Amino acid sequence: MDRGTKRGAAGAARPAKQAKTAKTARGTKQQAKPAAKVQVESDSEDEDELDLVSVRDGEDDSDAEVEDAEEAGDAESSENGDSASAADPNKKTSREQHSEQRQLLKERKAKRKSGLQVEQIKRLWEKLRVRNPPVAKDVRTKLVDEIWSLCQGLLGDLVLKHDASRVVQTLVKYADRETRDKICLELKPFYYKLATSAYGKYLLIKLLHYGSKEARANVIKALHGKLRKLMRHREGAYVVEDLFVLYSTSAQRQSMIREFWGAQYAFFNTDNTQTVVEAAAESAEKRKLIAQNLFGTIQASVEKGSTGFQILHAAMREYVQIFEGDEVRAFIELLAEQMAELVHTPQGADVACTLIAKATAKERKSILKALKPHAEAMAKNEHGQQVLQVIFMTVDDTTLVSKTFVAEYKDKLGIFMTDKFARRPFLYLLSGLSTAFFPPDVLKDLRRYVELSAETSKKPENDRRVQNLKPYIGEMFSILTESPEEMLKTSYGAQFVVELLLNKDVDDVAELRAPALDAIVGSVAVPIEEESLITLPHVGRFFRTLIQGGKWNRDAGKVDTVEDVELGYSFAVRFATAVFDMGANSEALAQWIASPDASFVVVGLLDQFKAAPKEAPSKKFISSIKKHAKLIKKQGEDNKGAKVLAGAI
DNA sequence: CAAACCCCGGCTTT
DNA sequence: AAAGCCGGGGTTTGTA
Repeated sequence: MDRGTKRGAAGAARPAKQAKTAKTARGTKQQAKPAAKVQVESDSEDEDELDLVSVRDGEDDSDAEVEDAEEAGDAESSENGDSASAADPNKKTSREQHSEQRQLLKERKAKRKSGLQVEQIKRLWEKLRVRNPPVAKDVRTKLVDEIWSLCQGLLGDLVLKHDASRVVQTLVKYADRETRDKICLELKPFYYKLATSAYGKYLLIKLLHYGSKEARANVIKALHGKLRKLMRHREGAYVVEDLFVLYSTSAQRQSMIREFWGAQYAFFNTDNTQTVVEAAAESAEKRKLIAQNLFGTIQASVEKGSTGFQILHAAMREYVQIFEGDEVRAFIELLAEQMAELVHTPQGADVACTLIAKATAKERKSILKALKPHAEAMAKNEHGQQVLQVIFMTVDDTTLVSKTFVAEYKDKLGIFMTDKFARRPFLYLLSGLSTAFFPPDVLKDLRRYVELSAETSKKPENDRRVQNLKPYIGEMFSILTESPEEMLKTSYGAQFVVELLLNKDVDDVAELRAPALDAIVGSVAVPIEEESLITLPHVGRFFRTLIQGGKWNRDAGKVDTVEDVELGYSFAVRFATAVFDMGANSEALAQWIASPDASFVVVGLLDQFKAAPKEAPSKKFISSIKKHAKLIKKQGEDNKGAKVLAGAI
């Protein structure tokens, strides 16, 4: 879905075929998608565009130009005629001239290999390809059959030519399975040729797209052993990337990458479940060889401008598992400026994190500089987000980190705090590597990066975290105070606000807490007839936590109370005063008791007030809640909070 | 924190 | 090609 729309947009933005290819290579920075993919999905666009380009059937350019003039037809005839007659009035008329040329052309075409069939096939194809109005199904089938019967045996001659290749593309698209299989079979010897052909590559992609599993496996087999060469090929690289991203199984992908290790690993006589680390561990020579081969392929592609290719990210990921010494320095040098091209794919992000961890202070500086223009996209991206977190976790120069990112992020924090991905690095800044937000495997990765950084990161992790938090936390409080509803209405936001309020790392924000708490309380203290935010389950939970004075700890069987953050009892007073006027507003209290979501908030309040029975507010609240004993008792099974209340009063 | 729940993508089937 | 099933991952929920 997501990919689809992006691809569509990318396609629309690229008017001409060659432009498409080139532009993707150099990289729309955020989403480098191979051009070939665009082709498959936006067929009509593709074909229409192609009509604008020179339609060449011949072997050389001059031939093609004659055809162009010819096929352009009457539109240009007057001009041609004028110039001709001006030069020599005795010459034949334009019309005669043209018909003569047409005749010549026909003859020339007929002389070519299977020329007559090609002409016939193209005529049929013109009928098949029309979209408006769409060709009726039965007519289409008939045309496909006819074209196929003419093509049979000729495919190898057709597919490397510009327009004839498109005929076969259309054929593949509309043919039934059986015919497709036959086409694949006949083209099998040409797969490599297709992959390296400017026109043929689109057909190959179509075969991958519409072909059977076996057909795909065959393509992989045909290209096997030639991948390193293909990656350096202008057309071939796109085919390989598409094959890797869209049309191969994970086992096939693995074997494709193994090919980059070196020729001797390309074929199946070796153990193909072996990881790169295992292969490198066999001997120093083997490691060196694999490293050199991987680096060679990566370097060539990066210098060609294909840094965004996912297959390359996968290769890099293997390389960073085995590189050492000077290789590390050289690799960082190669990629520092292009780091932004890596951070949005899973493997690329892993490479980026590894490199940042291993980089020296100076190298980190150039990496951060390269990431700065993409700071926002990185933070919001599923994978990029982790790279930002690793920067927070490993870069000792926190002044540099802040200089790089604060200006970019300050205005975006409101969005980040509620964003599925962008919130994560900032949750880390607030509360460290809490298991509540970081699943075990993510934690494992993060710890791995920190270990890799041991050589170049000396500052205690917690110092780094707090220093990185400081420039943001004041703004976070301001945003919360200004628009508490915005923060609380999503569960992501509410979770974030809990961490923000419980944080005690930065002293300067102490005076920002009270106004924020007032704003939060105010956001649910609405007139009876209005729907309060409290009816959202996660908001009830949120207030329960604040009233308890901390998060519930299941293991300890109690609340992990956090002191000096104006939560717990003092928050209960603040809350009950604002919302119920300490219970004097009987109607509101009754409403909350009767709500399955809000009744737990009342439970929390009661717990706090019962724990401090001598205080005046407690007496007031407890007595008002007792007045609702009857209401509490009559709540149904679904109101579990009311059940607890019944046992507590 | 763990169990229940929900949503999505990939794969199989017709 | 469309529909339905399955598994994995992520989110919500429970109310100590």
